[in-house]
Amino acid sequence: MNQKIRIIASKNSWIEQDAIDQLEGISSLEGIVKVVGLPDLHPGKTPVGAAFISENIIYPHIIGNDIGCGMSLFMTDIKKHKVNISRWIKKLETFENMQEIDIEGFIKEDIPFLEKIGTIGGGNHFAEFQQIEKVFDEAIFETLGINKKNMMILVHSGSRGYGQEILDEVIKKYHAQKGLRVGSNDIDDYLKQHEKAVKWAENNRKWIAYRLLKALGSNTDVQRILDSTHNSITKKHLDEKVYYIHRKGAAPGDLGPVIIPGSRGSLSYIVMPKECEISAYSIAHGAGRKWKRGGCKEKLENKYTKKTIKQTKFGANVVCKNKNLLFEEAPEAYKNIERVIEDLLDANLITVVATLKPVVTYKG
DNA sequence: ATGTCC
Repeated sequence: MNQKIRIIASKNSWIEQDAIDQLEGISSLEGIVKVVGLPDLHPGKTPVGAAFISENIIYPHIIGNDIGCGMSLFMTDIKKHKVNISRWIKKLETFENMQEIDIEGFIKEDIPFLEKIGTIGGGNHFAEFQQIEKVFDEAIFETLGINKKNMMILVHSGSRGYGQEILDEVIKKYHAQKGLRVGSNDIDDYLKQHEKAVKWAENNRKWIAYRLLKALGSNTDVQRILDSTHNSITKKHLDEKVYYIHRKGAAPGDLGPVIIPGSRGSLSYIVMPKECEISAYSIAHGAGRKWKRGGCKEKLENKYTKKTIKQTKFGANVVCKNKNLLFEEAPEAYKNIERVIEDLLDANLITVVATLKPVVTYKG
């Protein structure tokens, strides 16, 4: 493996050779100076669970269509002991479409893909009601402003069709697979669009939480506790030079606390990253897929009934109308989040602040 | 990942 590449994972973490080959491919692109595979690394169109540092050039295709995808953790004002879970599940199951939930007082001018605002999307995107399970670092936890008695909502979503449109355009216009060079109009144009998609996605995560709460007939005032983007390109100034960090399924390691979820059958971890060069200033964004989407249903359909596939560890439930997706996103299809967290701890990249357990997972 | 592809 070439000198630019570093994979942060213990021998116990199973990493597919395909993903390593993909890292090699990207390491040979012009201007790429460092490639990091995080413990949740797995193959995709481009490798997922990875960070890439470049100089004088950026590659939009590395981060792909879902520009700005990330995680937001919100605190509701709902006390967890007051929640009637089965009533919530019924309510979430009964509306046909999230979009039938109105967004009141929403300023609708000048927003691209307005019809997609407040929608989750497919794939691994979700919104999950959670509660604090355990606090490991009281001092850092204090600074987050979380009341442990309150129900939390974790939202994982991105820029929907907007990021896709931006990627399609930049590839058509500038043949962007060859990269966009610093000093050209191309790069400025793309980064401006990219920034808008990052903001759109961040904003959208709040509207998803709003819609869910409104669907449940609860107070829609939420407090954003955490937000991190795991698909983006950001400038980094180091030694008086400008570098670009491409994160594809990698959370920032230099912007404060981050939430790392596992599958719907596992805990989520609030961690405090330690800013460091060895990981390209990045940390894992989740558990990472273990199985390809195709074949999940065949592997699991004999193990579960229509009812039990929706039940998960910790007594939680998933609400998901898409049957294939229910299997594709099953806990078995994901790597072990505890292993990922262990690997980040072993590499001295994080401090664990707290864990959250799932209560209800809602899929778009 | 995508009102995607089969």
